[in-house]
Amino acid sequence: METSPQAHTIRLSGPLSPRAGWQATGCSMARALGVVNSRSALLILREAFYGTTRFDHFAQRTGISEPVTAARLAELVEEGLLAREPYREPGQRTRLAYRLTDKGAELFPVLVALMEWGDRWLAPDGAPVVLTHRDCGEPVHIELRCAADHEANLDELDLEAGPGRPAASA
Amino acid sequence: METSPQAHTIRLSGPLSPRAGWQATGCSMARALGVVNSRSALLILREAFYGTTRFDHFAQRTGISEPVTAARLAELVEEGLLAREPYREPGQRTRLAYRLTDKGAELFPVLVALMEWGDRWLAPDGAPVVLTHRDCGEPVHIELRCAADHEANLDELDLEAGPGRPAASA
DNA sequence: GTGCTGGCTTAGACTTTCACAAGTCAGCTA
DNA sequence: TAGCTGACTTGTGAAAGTCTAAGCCAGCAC
Repeated sequence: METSPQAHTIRLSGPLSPRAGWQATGCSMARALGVVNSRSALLILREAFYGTTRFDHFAQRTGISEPVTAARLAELVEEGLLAREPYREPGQRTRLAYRLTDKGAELFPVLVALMEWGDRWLAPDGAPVVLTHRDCGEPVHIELRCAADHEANLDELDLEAGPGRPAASA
Repeated sequence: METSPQAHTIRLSGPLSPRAGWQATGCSMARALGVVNSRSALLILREAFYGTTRFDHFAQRTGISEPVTAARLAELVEEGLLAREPYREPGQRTRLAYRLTDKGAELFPVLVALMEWGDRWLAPDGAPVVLTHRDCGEPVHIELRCAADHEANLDELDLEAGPGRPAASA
């Protein structure tokens, strides 16, 4: 019946309880996966955060083949995560750079969360690279916080209906 | 040459600068993507956080077909993200429940980060569901913080070599 | 002009991910 | 013993993601 609270789950409250009573149509996570569902897309975004802007560097540094790199860059531009920007170095012809837009840059927490999990569970020798806070030099990690600035653990969370919840999903 | 600092990138420091000088072999994010690279895996994990434990509920609530659900559940068990647990309700035969392990549960920030990004950029009517902190009722969001407890923005971050960095990657 | 280089595109093949439809199997109920 | 149900499995086929290898094109250098 799944009515008793369980470890590692969030509590469903209000119209969302019980889980059997609604469909997760329009789930934002599912939508986000529609945009960045492939390994290649996330690796290209990683490189963009590392400052890479050129086609062949993306391909080389991610280890992704050129056709896939081209297709992925085009998709990411079309979805507004990257923007093409012409530039010209002296003595060179005009070229296109790919830069993160605000929309793309805000995916950073997703990448950091994946990296952190990989560091913890898949990197027996420790993290290959670490993020630090420039001002204080301390390592950076990802956290759940509420608007009242409390750190929030998984077992302290409720899931509630939001403003965008489809009305028909009884 | 990519030597000047740019918007929406992190600063590479020490042996990691310039980017051209090293390979991202063993990247924890890439490793994590090796475990949860598919849409179906993440949707199944979402349901597990919502308290779902039974095969047919996973299939119904994620909208994933039964063959794929079966394959994905088996993979997630093999990778140690879910654990099978026999249970028996009165008058029923013994069945298997799927529950999140610690390893699986620690992927929660990844899902929340994806959800938050989807809410912001792909949900014009607002978030369909919201996470709140049970004690205070305030909405919960994901944040980057350093060990000294400062909130850290993308442009305040350095990327440094970590203990698990492969020595040969000059 | 001829060649070189960066930034792609095309062709062909293989693998993975998915859906739909149907079949299997164990054990409880009647 | 005959059916029902939950939990899968099998078969088929389409779509997506990936690779290697090769080709194309624009514009500077010569």
